[in-house]
Amino acid sequence: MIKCLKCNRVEAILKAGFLRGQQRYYCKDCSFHFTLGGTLKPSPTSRKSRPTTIKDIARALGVANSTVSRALHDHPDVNEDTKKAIIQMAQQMDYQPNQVAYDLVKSQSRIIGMLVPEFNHVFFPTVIIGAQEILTKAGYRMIIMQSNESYADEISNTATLLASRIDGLIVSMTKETNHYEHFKAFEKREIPMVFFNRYAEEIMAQRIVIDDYQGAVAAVEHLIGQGYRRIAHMAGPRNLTLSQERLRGYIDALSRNGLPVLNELILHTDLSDETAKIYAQHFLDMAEPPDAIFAINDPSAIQIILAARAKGIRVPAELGVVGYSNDPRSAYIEPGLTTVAQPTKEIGRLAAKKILALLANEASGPTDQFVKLDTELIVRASSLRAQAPR
Amino acid sequence: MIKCLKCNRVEAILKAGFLRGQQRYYCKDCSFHFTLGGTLKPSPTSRKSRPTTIKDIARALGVANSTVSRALHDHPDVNEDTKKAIIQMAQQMDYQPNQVAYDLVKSQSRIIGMLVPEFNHVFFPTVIIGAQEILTKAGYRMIIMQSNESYADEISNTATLLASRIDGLIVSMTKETNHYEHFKAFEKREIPMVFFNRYAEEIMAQRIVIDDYQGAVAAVEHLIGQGYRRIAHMAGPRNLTLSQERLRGYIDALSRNGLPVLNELILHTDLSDETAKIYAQHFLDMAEPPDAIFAINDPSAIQIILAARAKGIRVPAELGVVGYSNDPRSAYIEPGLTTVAQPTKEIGRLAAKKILALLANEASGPTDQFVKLDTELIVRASSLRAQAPR
DNA sequence: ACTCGTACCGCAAACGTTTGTGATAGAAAT
DNA sequence: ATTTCTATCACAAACGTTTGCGGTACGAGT
Repeated sequence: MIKCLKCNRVEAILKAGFLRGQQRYYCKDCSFHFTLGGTLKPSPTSRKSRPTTIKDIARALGVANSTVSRALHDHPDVNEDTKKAIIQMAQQMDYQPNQVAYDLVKSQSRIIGMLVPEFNHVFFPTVIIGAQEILTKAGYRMIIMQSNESYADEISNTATLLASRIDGLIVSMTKETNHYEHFKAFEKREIPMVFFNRYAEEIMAQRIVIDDYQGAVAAVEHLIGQGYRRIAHMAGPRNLTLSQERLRGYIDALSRNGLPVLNELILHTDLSDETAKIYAQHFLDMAEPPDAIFAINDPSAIQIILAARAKGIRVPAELGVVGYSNDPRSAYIEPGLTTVAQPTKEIGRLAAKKILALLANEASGPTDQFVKLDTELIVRASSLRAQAPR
Repeated sequence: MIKCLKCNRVEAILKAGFLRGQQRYYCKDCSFHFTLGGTLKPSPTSRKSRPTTIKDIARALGVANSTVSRALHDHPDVNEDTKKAIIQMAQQMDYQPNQVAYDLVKSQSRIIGMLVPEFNHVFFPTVIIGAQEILTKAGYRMIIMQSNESYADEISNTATLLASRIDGLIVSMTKETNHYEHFKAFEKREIPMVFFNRYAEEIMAQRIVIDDYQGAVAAVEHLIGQGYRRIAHMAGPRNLTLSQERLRGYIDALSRNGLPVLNELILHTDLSDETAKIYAQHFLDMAEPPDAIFAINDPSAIQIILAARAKGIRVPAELGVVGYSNDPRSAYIEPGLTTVAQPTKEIGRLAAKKILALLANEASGPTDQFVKLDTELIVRASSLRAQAPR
């Protein structure tokens, strides 16, 4: 509630820049400029110790800024003695280079943006670790943002990253994302992008994906090998490529082995635990229930196991369960969950390396390469009917 | 291997700045400046579309930079019509403000640094989520770095953050960290710091900690209430305050209930799974083994349960186990692990709020406040001897 | 006709770097 | 003695903003 000092109204008060650190206001009604707090600050006593700059060093030694800059970069055009003096003075004055100024003149940031849907599970943090491992070694910093699986958040985050003048972007899209204009802005600026796991066909960019098809085939064929015949699939959201690929692997594995593909045994979840639980119960309540379920991810698979346990259905004897993504919980639940492990950290490393490569030689052939990483089936008790007591 | 174009030697070649984008070299032997690649680049054809600036808009409309800047900030000193024209032109030219330039003139960054020991477990990512929730809402970005529990990495990371001119720092120290000079640099620059979980007494900063003492007391008294009498403690590294506090809680809970504190029942781990496993076996192999173990964290507690299972020792009938930190696995292991839950996300939120508060009013009393957050004991099967079959 | 207030806009400095080019001196070469 | 070279440094522009202040033009008041 700011009142105009002239007309005492509060309606039409606008901020109008700063005057010596004081917020300046402007009343639209009476057209009056003013600042709050009466007198201006008389240069505050708590003089925040300004970090020393190159100019300070130059002034202290009576040389030019350029000489200092060159000396600190070990440029040959400066005398060894003055170089020594400058470096010593820099240490003495506790000089820290201002990255912001450097970035401005270089019109770069040495920052790589990383945009992921969420932080809650293990997958994305692990990818981040892998990327950070490579990028920090190469002298890059990272700004990590999460879109909370929200399209709107993704838009605002990309805007922030664009304003931050990031040098590259590593991104996994929201499950809501259907339009890609916000990514085209990076394309236009020729900012290298690497998509992982979830990607847009429309965007020219590097793509790193897990071979979801192969992983799904391996999972389902494992179930078939264990003697399961009526295998259901708790699939993921339709718009995600990974869902489509895993579904395709499920279908192909079935038909390749002479088993029918039944629509009633395929349900698409939104990846939430609640829906997974409801769908699990639906499967188990069917007149002719499945004898195995291949789930889109481990959290869903865990919900299935819990639902089965609640109903007194024995896993794996009466119901085989296979998950996806090797959640750390999957090793500790009873029974241990068979799952498809993804080379998570490797994704991050690879994405970082690709970004660095793109940054190094800008004119490197087609920029929309496609890399598929193999998965590994980790077999635990939840799918081992062969050895389990009937 | 760069050869001097004059004397053909390779020994004394130094880099000497750039000439029109070409790396320029300098031979110390023959004192010769040269560039590689013969002719200079004739202004590359792949003209990278430079992002449009305020100047571009100004030139396009024949107004001054300042007018554009003011118009985009809705400053009252610019006519509504020109304001409209400028905003429209900005959209048309796809203008994105350059955050780097803004930061330079404001001598700020609107970046909060976050430095955590690791990313692997759930704790730190969850804290980050909480902090990000608050900070992004306030228009701040975050640079997140991990020190990998390495003191050397912590040093280099703080240097990077300092050069990045972060406005504030949220940090949890390495378990190796014993010297704090690298944090004093922030103190000197008056960059607000918030330590969480692990902190340094020597540094003037806000501190947010879990009330580890209270959590430990609750855990151990719960065990005593369940009839356990010979309660061991798998403690953490000695230099961490949280280890000391939990140990203190363990000791006080014992003596307050008239139970002896036995040194042989206290072992300090380094928080690794391997050590936890070894120590767990040591406890169980004792001539007079403990009937309960209070572990410094859930991963260690899980190792204890696994070791007991391997030895055929029944939990909780023969051995009670309580962990700390409510790892997601703890709910899924058999038996469910009793644990002390920490308000993880709340730590992040609180840290972010404190940073913002410090940023808002710089002269806010003592800057080394201390906040303790309460824990919550989550009781699961691993400690319920009362109801369990003997 | 004169002053005065004001709406509007431009000028220019500043933030802290980097870097091409110009300037100076002394030394070496002619 | 004159030229040429070169080691060493300073000058100044540039990166893209923000912002205090000076200026113009126009309307209102005297």
